[in-house]
Amino acid sequence: MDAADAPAWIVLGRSPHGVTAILLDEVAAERARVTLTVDSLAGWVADAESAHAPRWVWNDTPRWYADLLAAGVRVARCHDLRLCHAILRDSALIASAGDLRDAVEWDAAPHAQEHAVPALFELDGAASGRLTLPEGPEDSLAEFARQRAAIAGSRDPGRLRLLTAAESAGALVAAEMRAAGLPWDAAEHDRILVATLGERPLAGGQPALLAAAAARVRDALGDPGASLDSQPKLLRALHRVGVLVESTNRWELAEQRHPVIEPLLEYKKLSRLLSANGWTWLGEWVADGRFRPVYIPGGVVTGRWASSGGGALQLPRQLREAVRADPGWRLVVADVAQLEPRVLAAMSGDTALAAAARGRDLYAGIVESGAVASRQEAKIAILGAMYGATTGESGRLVPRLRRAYPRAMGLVDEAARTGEDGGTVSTWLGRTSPSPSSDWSALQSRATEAEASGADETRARRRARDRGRFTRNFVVQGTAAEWALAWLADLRTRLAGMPAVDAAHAAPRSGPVFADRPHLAFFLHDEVIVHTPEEHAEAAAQAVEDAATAAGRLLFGGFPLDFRLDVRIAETALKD
DNA sequence: CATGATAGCGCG
DNA sequence: AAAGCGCGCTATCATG
Repeated sequence: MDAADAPAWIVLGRSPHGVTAILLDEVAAERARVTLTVDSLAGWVADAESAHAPRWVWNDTPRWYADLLAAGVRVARCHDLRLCHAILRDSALIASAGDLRDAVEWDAAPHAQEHAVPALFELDGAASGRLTLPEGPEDSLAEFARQRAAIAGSRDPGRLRLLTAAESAGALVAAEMRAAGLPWDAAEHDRILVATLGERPLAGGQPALLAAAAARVRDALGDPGASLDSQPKLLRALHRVGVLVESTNRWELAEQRHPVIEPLLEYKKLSRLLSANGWTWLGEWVADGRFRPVYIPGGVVTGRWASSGGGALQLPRQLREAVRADPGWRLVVADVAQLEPRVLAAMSGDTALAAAARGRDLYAGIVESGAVASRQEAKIAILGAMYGATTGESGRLVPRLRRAYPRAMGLVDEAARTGEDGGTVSTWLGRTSPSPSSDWSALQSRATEAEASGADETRARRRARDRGRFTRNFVVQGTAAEWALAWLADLRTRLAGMPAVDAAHAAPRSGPVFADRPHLAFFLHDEVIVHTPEEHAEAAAQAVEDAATAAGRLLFGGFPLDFRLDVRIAETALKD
């Protein structure tokens, strides 16, 4: 290929004898085809990447990229057909998504191929179509053409190009973070467990401190055989000693005054640590000094990531000290302050809320504006506004925010109304909420019929409000997820451009691509952890800041708002 | 014995 | 002290 023919896009697909690569120019016209063996793929991709830096088009990022990364090959950009299909199929910015909706074979669930059942048990074609993603080069080429046409013909191609690029970049980040892993100090984890629970029991028993808490609970219950792990039995035991709670959840128990409460809360806390993140978890999920969870980009309806296995997005703060940089390396731990209200200010163009947020803690700014009296009130009011609280202190405070920030509150109130009426809402870049279920719609129309009972109407009204709270939150949570994707994507590029360290200072457990340079190691909605050689830690921290600024500009242009970060360079991820 | 629903709790 | 959104995971218990 000479320079004039440099491919802008390369579509990869499985063919009978290996892999076919289809080279497309800037307007996606086909220029060439190359047939590769599976063994030669990684080398060919590496050469094409360094020569042309094309955008790689493939059906499913983990399916292709995990092997490339293992072979030491990284790519800069891709277009993930599965993820982009899901966005474009539903986006309200696209007037005629008919052919995308018809291409139901692209609706396959994430990583469905891993769970695919043998053909023997498949009942019909429709069932199998939902289980496996198309793999052939022609399939991907055709889907890519549908998606490009849908974007080009949409009401806002610019936003959808941004969104599909950001979603695809997120898919690359997710695969890369799994490959690199989160540095995890198993010995420190064990120390935390021993200090909290007692020594690990050899066979079957409970660790000493957990057993001691259980004994104190049984003593306070006056029942040596009381079962503490069965909710119904525990509830009955509590009733027998006069603790008249309706559930055994922590908040309700904490309201009670009885000698059993303190040890019971302690028991629950320890028991949770043991079952969720105890030695079993450690043995199953941490290997060679790394925790390697499966991230699922786009796994939440709002566009947030989900995870599968290991509970990657629920790591208890208690265990943060076990997240520890390799020797000679550091962690850059960064989280965004009040991401969602800042995003709300920007997307609604609410300059008053943006002014309250600029250069400081957003809640402090709201207090200064006089809308509420304390930081705590500001926080409760803002969360209530974004989640749709109607009762309690939160519900009481929201009207004050409506007066102070009518544009921001108007945006979420309008999203709630649309949802209650059965409509759909969209994020800033055009990800659109699902339509109501047929059950929901049937319930609403039944309630308007002449013979509807009062109970029908009450139930319909309640379900309508439930949906209103969902759509109210969708626009904010979803746009915050878009900001976070832009942040991640920009940061990833900045880190990739930083100089490598020599082999003596490398961290080989991070795998061939990441052993010698700063890399993303963890992401959780509004927080990132970068694992970096010590000599690049300051630069990596600056990159995290610069990427946040760039993400704000990319989404909201010159709107006068900053996205403030709390950034620390440390050996562990421990907070405060 | 396997599967699904529920309670509870971890994270943002 | 707790309610308003989004999740995943474990343990228990009812049902097939």
